[in-house]
Amino acid sequence: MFNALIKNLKQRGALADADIDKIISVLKVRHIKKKKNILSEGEQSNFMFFLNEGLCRYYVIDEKGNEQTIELVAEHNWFGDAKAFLAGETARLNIEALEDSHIFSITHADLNRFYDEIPLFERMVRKIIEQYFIKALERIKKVSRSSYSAQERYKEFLKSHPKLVNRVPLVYLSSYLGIAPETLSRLRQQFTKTA
Amino acid sequence: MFNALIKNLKQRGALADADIDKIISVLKVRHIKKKKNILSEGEQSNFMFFLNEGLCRYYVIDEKGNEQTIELVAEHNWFGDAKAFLAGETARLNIEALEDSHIFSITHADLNRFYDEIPLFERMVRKIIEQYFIKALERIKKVSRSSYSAQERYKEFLKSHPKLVNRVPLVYLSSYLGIAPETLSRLRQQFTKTA
DNA sequence: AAATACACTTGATAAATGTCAAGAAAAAAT
DNA sequence: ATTTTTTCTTGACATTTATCAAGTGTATTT
Repeated sequence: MFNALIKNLKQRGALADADIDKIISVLKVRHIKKKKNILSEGEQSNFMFFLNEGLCRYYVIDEKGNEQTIELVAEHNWFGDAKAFLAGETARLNIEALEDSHIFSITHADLNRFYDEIPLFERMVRKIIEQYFIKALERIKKVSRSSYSAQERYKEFLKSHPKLVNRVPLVYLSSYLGIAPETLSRLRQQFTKTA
Repeated sequence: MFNALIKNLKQRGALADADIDKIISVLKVRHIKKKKNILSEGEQSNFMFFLNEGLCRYYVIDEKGNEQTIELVAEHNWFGDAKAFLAGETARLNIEALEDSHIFSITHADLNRFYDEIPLFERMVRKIIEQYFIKALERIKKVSRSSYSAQERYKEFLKSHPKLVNRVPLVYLSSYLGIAPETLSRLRQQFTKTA
């Protein structure tokens, strides 16, 4: 059940097996049905999640009442409302399963306890955060080029997430790319013609 | 000379004065003239910087040869090409001083040494990275709403960076916001009329 | 299998913003 | 102080993309 996570942890740092067992023992397991929220705005959110299986999206609801998809997360990634988690605030975003999903969660309290008890764990987490930070910076690099056309943004997504393109429903992908669903539909048509 | 940085470090964690001295003793000080690059694409970049005084921007050059401003950094912030720094790669972005600037730099080697020698320092850096990560996520939240109009993006910037609006030249600000300089100019005109 | 709901496509039109070009204002250099 | 350079503004026009509306196709439910 925890194979993917264990592999993930072992790749990232030289934790003792006993420490890994310790960490895994505190995890809560949840199954989320497609279209259900894993986390909703306003909820207390003192945990981070590991997506063992499935696919999900982050979204916020803007002033006009529209859902804006701001992030897509595929299996074997950590996710959650990092800001709410770290600041002890309630969630400012919603996380919805786009496929039936299988997740593990760890609380803030447990995480802090492990920082004290397992120094190598704190180092590992620091490195994990560094990597996620870099990912975020890369995303900014791309999105901030919003002078880029809709086509260029879609192409870029195709290149960097080839496997997600067909898993993420068009409405959410268009929202993620910041374009109208109709526009994305037309772009796709163009592409299949050319290719 | 290091007052701002010392204050910054003390706010972030309970480091011993001796440790702070140790950290400061390895810093290199540089003065950068306005319009000069602090870091250029392709350069080795095994240091991070603390901006003691001044203002700078990150930019990349796209396929069309246009500069795209992707980040703005004001004084008393850490900055650098985090990806290149952490992965030991050469820089993929340029950092230019928009005002005469005054910076300190720390090498990757020194940082890693301090992680081992000063456990509280590693914890502090973890927290700093967490904060910068959250900042990056908030930026994504905003920019990914690029379905938002140019006006809305400018308003948002006004609200979140009121002090920068008049320090950053229009061309760079427009590039940062992902809109044409002419469009930004017209937006400003509208705003001054209304207000 | 039929009915219903949901997701995507297509067309017509409008609105927003980019592009090009020229001129005004401000800043920097002499 | 004058000249030169740089930055910003303004106008006209083209292009992209959003919006609205209707229809088609695909899943899901009964």
